[in-house]
Amino acid sequence: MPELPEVENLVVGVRSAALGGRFTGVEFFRDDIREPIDKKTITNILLNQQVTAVKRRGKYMLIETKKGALGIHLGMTGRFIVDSAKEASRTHTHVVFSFEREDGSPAYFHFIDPRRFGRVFAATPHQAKHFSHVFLQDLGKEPLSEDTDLARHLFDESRGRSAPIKNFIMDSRIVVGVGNIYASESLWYAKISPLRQAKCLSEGEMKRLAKEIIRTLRRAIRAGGTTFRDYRNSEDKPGGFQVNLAVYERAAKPCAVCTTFIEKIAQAGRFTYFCPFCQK
DNA sequence: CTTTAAACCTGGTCGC
DNA sequence: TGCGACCAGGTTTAAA
Repeated sequence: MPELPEVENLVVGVRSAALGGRFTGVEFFRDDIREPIDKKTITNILLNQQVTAVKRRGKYMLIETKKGALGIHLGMTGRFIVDSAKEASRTHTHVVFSFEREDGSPAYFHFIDPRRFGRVFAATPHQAKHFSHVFLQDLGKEPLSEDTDLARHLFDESRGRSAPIKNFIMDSRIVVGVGNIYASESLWYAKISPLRQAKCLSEGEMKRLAKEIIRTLRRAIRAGGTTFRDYRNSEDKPGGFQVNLAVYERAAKPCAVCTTFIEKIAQAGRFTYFCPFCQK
């Protein structure tokens, strides 16, 4: 699935298409995704309503009207595509939103998700404003927000935590948006071993890590996100960041800094890639 | 409380 | 070509 940069990219695309326009119809093809889709409430919130905002919180996208918000999470394989045609006739299209742009031209938003780990849900205006919906209420800090002192936050929250630092930065209750790719990437740039216990990192090391998380996410956003397999932006195009990956899916290939072979290990059921020489 | 493992689901790839 | 094993960008739940 998309991590923060991919969702940010998607949100920008959807915002430019949807802001100021209005929903003219919603068609559901199946509702048995991760959580059953509340068709009635979603239709009520969207139908004939103008879009007032398109926002991101962690890996969630919120499309707001004055009656509430449509929440979208792409899970591992989800796509949300803005199309000028209604009929995409894909096997895994679960919802199609018909739309009239601000300039009056038609558009169709397709929610597609083969594995059905994604989410499509309704939020009240209050929940959307305060990110207090049950799916959003326990989310941690936004790493790229100006209000976030990420180094301070990570250091404070990590005291007493014996979990590996890699899993710690992937914990969305601590910090949102860092998934399996960018966790490995950020740790390589910060020259910190993914195996270290979170509580053992010094303030200086955490500062370095926070800086590299922010840099890695920003670079990925600029490149349009990373596509390994499934991710597509709102125009159904893959992202361009994979050419820049330092360690992810580079097992047994040389480290760009020291030429030591990149190692691949399992941590909490996910693979981690790192340089055993550079990362201490 | 923390940490791990399994579960949810489909499809692509790799080895035989 | 076919088949089974294993893997996948996430999150939650149950279990230890």
